[in-house]
Amino acid sequence: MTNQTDLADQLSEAAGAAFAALGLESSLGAMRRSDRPDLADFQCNGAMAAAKKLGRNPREIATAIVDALKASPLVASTDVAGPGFINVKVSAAALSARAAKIAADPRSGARSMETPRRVVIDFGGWNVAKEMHIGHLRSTVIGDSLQRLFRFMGDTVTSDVHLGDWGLQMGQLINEVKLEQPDLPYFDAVFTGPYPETSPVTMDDLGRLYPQASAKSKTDETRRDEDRKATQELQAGRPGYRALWHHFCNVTRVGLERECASLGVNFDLWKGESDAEPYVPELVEDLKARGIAELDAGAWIIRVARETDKKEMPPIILVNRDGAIGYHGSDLGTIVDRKRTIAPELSMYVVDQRQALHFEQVFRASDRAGLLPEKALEHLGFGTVNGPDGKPFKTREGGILKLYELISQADATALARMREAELGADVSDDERRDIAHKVAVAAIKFSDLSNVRTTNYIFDLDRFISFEGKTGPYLLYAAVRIKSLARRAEGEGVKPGPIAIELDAERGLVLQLDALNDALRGSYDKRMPHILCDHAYSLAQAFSSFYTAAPILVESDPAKKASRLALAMATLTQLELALHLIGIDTPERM
RNA sequence: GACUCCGUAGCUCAGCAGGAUAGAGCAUCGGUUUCCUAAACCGGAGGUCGCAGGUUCGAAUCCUGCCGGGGUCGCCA
Repeated sequence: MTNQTDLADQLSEAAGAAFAALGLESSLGAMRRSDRPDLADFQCNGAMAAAKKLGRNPREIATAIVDALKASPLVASTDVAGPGFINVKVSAAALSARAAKIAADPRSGARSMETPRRVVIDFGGWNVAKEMHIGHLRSTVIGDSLQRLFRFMGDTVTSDVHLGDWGLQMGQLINEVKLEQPDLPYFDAVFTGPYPETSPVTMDDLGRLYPQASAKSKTDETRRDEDRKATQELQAGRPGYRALWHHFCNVTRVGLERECASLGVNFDLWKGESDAEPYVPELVEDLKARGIAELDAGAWIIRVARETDKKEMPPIILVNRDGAIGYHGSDLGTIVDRKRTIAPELSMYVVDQRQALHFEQVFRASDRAGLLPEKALEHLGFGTVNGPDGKPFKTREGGILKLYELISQADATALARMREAELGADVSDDERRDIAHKVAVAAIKFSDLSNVRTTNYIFDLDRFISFEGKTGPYLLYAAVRIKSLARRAEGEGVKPGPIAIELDAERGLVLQLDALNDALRGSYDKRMPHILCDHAYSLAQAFSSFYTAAPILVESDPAKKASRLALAMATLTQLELALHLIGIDTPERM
């Protein structure tokens, strides 16, 4: 695979050579997309940086660079502006050449990383017995986008759903079921099996029992002690509890798989906290032996505070005073598991920002214990989804909006919109439903992902499933129009040809196509899908302008027709690529 | 209390490894369809970037303080 250079790279090289010729660092020649598109395509601010260092006049240096750049075939015009900005307009020839390369490349001109890494993405956040709701959307959608992006950039990614299936909530549930159905064999300590194959509880039961159990555990100390005991017994292997726990997990997983299928999200591993269990006893013994784990108030802890800390850094609880493994311990066990089975160079945890402290503790402990180094572990926190009042989102009835309810509302809105526009009259019911679902998922994913990952955001259902403006459906619409165009072109026997850039709208489109690498790198380096969302949106906008300004099939000049068709097809490839990387599927029509 | 994130147009948000006139979308006002999907396009109006200092030739962006909001702070996850 050859990595292409984009226009910014090419210009930076030319400007860098000019700086070097003056005896200055070539890195000063870095060119970037202009902040003033009315004045230039690209700009370089290096002359001002150089002038500051050398105590020279920035305009003087800039003028020398500009004189050198004028000779470059890449450059149509260049000048010095203001205090020493170097502005460049790219030549039509350079744009045409770049467009041809992008058009011919299945990766749409995207580079990949030179040294691929083994990467783990942990989606931790879903819990057994909890149905997916609006709050679970973020880790799913962000994590999925990142796994697609990292794979595309060349890394070897292993994604793990990493269910919360091993903590106190399991003991709470076991006791709650026991209260309702005390005669079940799972609670009989002398029962020798076999246990029933069908679950005594449904997902709806779990959804009802879990909040009840949790509330009791919070207020009633006796009950809480019982829950802890049950948790410890479960973890120690009490057969009845294990059997019942398996039912909880299976029942929950069916529901989660349904939502994942609906959203088009896949995982390599459906592991959970419980899968760390086999690694924990050995780890605990080892840490005790090495003095890293210390006994404190009946619990085994690992101190992770440092002298340089500005804030309090509590120790992690490896084993609590009941002998049970909590969240910290199972996360460390999971790190051991991954180190042995995957040996990741980078592990990313896509989990609510509120758990930042927890991950800092675990990462430090991992480092101290000599498991994976702290710098190879990253917590990618995300903000909470709030309602218009700034508090965690609730439905109008005050309840929590379940994910499948959100999806079906969006599906219905999309179907209604199609009917309104009298679209899809010629397609089957099944296809119409499929299209509506794709539009709905695009709306949901795009509105979530286009927010900056780390900040909280306000969830407004109407805006979330609105199909106008900066939304997923806008992007789909642009792609679908190109697909429709392609079908017509094929019917008329029109073929793409050499690309020649003439109109402003064509220039704008090619410059936008060329910006893909910046967006990919930004999104990848910062682990921020919204950068890619912005690129996809800008691309769709640039295409829409082009599509309005430059007639294609009705154009009489066959060369122009072929050139514009080629440009449109190159746009489709890149748009679908960008959409794919944010987890959005494009329908053939809508 | 400590630490942390946030405060940008009427609303929802970008921009923040300093740079030229602070950008989108929605809402609002006006225009575009005998022609490739109007879920579209073109244009107008709308902001002392929370406040006050500081660093700099230059600050929404960096530093300090203050005000306002969210979050976290050992046996829940």
